[in-house]
Parts: sequence; structure tokens; C-alpha cells
Amino acid sequence: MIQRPKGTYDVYGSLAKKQDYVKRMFGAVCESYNFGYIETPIFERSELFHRGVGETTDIVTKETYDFQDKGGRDITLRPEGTASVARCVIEDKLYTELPRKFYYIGQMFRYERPQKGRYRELRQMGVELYGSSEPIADAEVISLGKNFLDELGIETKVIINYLGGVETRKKYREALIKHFEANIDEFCEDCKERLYKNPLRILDCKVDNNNSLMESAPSILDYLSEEESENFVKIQEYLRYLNIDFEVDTRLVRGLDYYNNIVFEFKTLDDEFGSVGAGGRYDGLTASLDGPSVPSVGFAFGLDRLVDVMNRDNIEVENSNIDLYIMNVTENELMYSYNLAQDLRMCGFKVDIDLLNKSMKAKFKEVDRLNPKYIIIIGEEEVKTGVLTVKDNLTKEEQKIESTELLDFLNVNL
RNA sequence: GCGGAAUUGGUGAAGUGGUUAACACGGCAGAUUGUGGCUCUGUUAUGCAAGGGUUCGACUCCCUUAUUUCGCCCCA
Repeated sequence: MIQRPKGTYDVYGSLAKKQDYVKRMFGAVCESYNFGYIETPIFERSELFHRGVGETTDIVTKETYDFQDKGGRDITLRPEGTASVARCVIEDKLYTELPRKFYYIGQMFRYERPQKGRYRELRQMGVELYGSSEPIADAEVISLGKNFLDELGIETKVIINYLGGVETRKKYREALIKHFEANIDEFCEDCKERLYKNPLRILDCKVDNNNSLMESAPSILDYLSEEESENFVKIQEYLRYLNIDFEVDTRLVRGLDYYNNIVFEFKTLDDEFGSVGAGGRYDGLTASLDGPSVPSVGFAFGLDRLVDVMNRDNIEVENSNIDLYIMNVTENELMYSYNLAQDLRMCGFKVDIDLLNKSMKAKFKEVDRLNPKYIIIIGEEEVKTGVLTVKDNLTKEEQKIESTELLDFLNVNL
């Protein structure tokens, strides 16, 4: 038997319904903020991710699906969506008309060890706002994300932090190294490796969480320039004004190289699923891809995780049953019934009909599963007289309706 | 990439080195050949993740592989 590849899953039935619902909801919220849909290729030239996402990030160094196509080009399945949108903004010169606001929905690929809520083929939904470095743009994006989660009925908290610019992070990095260096022996092996590679990550370590040096570690907020501090304060003011609950967590760091200034995460209240979405500002990205400098801010949600959370919290989406089931009594009435079904489908009703030539009893069993609002029963008599038997599947009451008046009846009652 | 735990039909699951692998749900058929959802009866085949090994005999023990899951790493 051929199994599905590791870290992938098939989407159908109620899961498909649920994913579709979440995607539609996301699209609707984005549209209400006047963000426009964008779709970029699922594969890109490998270079894009190396230069865009960053050479030192795990996502690019060990988690990408890379291959050469038949023309010998180095190709990578996209591990995230931001780099592609930035490429498009540069390539199609979309920066001539700013701001530009985009949202995307689609599959990403990361070669990593699957776990709950982590897949090799993952589905992300994200937004990108280009052209504004104003705090109101940051607030706009966070507000969009929070609104969407509220609409879904998923309770989350917003965690924010401010990383500042290149200079700030450099100074802070040195301060952290200095702080931990002398006593690094007390820390776990991973942290020892992180010390010079990525000292910010030490703050995130679960093993050494209780070490006293964690508490006393310097905060990045003390290293922000005056301008950066003011900017961060303003963002918080706007968030309060928008009634968005948030917490500042100075240990929040993001994994991708391109972030600067504001970073944020949407976390479930209990932390079981970690963050369901995260983002931040990446003003330097377009320039690092040989484009003009265009400030930008955005985030991505993990669709798979959102659905996992919804399942755990028993958040159900409306299951739209079919409107009508056309039931022919014998094969003699099949074509009459089928024609009726076709007509009603053309009128926009959701109509099903028995495709297995089942017995009446079996047809009614199928009706139990499909749960239509009405059943139209077509027998010899109905074909002859043109008077149809329409059965209300809820009350079980039957009535006779002239076929010429059927549409009027359905338009009133459905 | 590292470490641990799992894998029995369409689904949820009991189970033992030895003839026909429980039970429940679901599916199908009938009781009831133009009326179902309750009830009753029957049925659901080659099915114990895949491949190899030990054994007179393996779903059970051993090895390998695959997948899932938990932790690390990292991230959405």
C-alpha cells in the first residue's frame, strides 16, 4: 500500500468544510480591511529564500525542499510566504503606488520532524502591508489578525515585543553575551551553542527557564533609541485605542532574519498549541532582494493549527445540508426525476439524487444521511399528472404541488 | 537531525505463542416490493502497518522499514 508522505494529510469531508470556512472568514476579514488577494508560485528560485529569509535560519539551512528542475535551475518549495510577495512587489514594481496591502492563503513546505500542529506541508494565511512605517500600520495589521481570530471564536492573547533596528540589536546582542558569558557553564548544551550564534534565543530556552540569570538579563527595551521607544509607545497607544488586549514580552524573538522593530504573536490562552500566528515588521527585506527600500509589516497564521484549536475547543462550523433530494420510485421515473434535479440545480438549489438505483427503503436511508430540507417523490402517478409529492423532511408532512408551482413553493420555503 | 511511546476492520476498540480474532458503531440486505430515521434478523470477503527472521506453529517474540504521537531543536 502506498502511504501518504510523512507530515502530510488529506483534506476532505468535515475537515475540508472547516478549512474552507476558516479561509473564507480570513478572506472576508482581509477584504474588509481592503487587503487584496495575491497568489505567488509554490516554488521559487532557491536564492530568494536564502537571501530573503536568511542564511542562518533553520528554515532555510535545513528545512527546505530543494531540487533542480530539468533545466538545471535551483528550485525551492516555498517555506513561507513573505519572501515571494516581496519578490513580486519588486519585480512588478508595485512600490510605485503605496501603500499596497495583500493577503495570501496557501501551502508551504518545511522538511522537519512532524508533531501535532506541525506538518511538512503546512497551510498558511498571511497579510503583507507595504509602504508604511507608521505605527498605525503596525496597529492595523495586528488589529486585522485579532479581529479574524475573534470572528472564528478562538480565544487568543497578543504578545508583542520591539526589536529595534540593526544598531539596537547589535548593542543588545553584545550586552546579552556579556551577561551570560561568565556563567554559561550553568546552561544547557543548546544554550552554550546559542551564546555567540543567536544569544536572543537563550531567553527562549525551556531548560534553563529558572536560572537566575534569566531574570536579571538585560531587556531590549533599555537599548532602544529614543525614536524607537517613541514608536513602540505609539503602537501600544493605538492598540489600546483599538481595544486590543496585549502583553509586552521582552523575551519574544522571531526566527526569521528579516524582522525589525515590532514583532508579535497570537497565542492560545493555554499555550497548548503555541502560537497560531506570528509576524512583525521587515523594513529591510525588499532592499536585501535588490529592490528599493519599502517598509513593510505582516503576519502569517497556521491554518492547520487554527483548525486543530477549533477542534479541541469544539468550535463547529455551519454544515450546509442539501436543499432537495429527488426520489424516483422506480427506474421508469429516473429520467423525469433527473431532469427535475437538473432544472432545480440550474436555479441554484443544492440537489442530490440516488445514483445507485437503490430500493425506496435504501433511498430513505440515504436521505437520513444527507438530511435534505425537502424530498420530492416521483412515481408513476406524479409523472402522469404533473402533481409532485413534496415531503418536508423535518415535519414529515407531505403535500401535493403542481410542477409548475414548485419553484414558487421552494423560493418561499427555502 | 536526536531521544521515548505507539500502529488490530470503514470507525472506536478487547485479545492470546496453538483449531472459526470479542464487542460496539457504521455499511449492506431482509422483516416492511410508493415512505426511512425505533425494533428484530442476517451479512460486512482475501483484515492484526509493510518486509524479513526465530519457531512444528507468529497478530503475539526479534530485526528492518514506513507512518503517527510526545519531548528536544526550530517554527505557523
